[in-house]
Amino acid sequence: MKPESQPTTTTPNVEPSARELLARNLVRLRAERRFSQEELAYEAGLHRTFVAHVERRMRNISLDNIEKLALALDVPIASLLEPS
Amino acid sequence: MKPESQPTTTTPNVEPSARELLARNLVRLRAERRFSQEELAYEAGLHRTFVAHVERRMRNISLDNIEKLALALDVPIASLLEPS
DNA sequence: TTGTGACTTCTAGTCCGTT
DNA sequence: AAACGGACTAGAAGTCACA
Repeated sequence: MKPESQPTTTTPNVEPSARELLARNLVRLRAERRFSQEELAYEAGLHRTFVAHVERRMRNISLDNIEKLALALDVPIASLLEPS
Repeated sequence: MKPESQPTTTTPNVEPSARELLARNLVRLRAERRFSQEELAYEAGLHRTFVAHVERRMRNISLDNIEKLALALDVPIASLLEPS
């Protein structure tokens, strides 16, 4: 059948981009907590549209603001950048 | 009872600040690889003085540049923000 | 409720140095 | 090799109107 070329046996190590990782974790964790973007933004002390931009990978967020999001979601900072 | 007199000074502290974590990991990994600040900066495509500032927690680095440093040091992005 | 483009303000990041 | 400073430019922060 051969559906498509698979990433064969040993190729784990191409990590998605940092923005991608952050975006996915943000969306996932926010959903788990049943927060709207607005609620998360409020908890983090950020603007709603800024969070939306980050979740869409349109913005290059800084470390201080990543930290605010981690605190708002009550997770370690590093976990926001781990592959899910 | 007198619990103990802790240095109540600063950090709200479940975890060191994000800048602190990044700085420590940067210094440690750079030392392990025997890189100078200039060499690391060059590998990451950043400026020497900027890396120095980040290692001293004086600058709020952006995610894209954290990613560049992770690539230069050949570690996962998240590992730069993990407690050592 | 969320996505997006555009805009202004302010700082991240560079580049020239000296200590 | 690293800390530190000044002056500059690129780009993140923050906000808005509207889809």
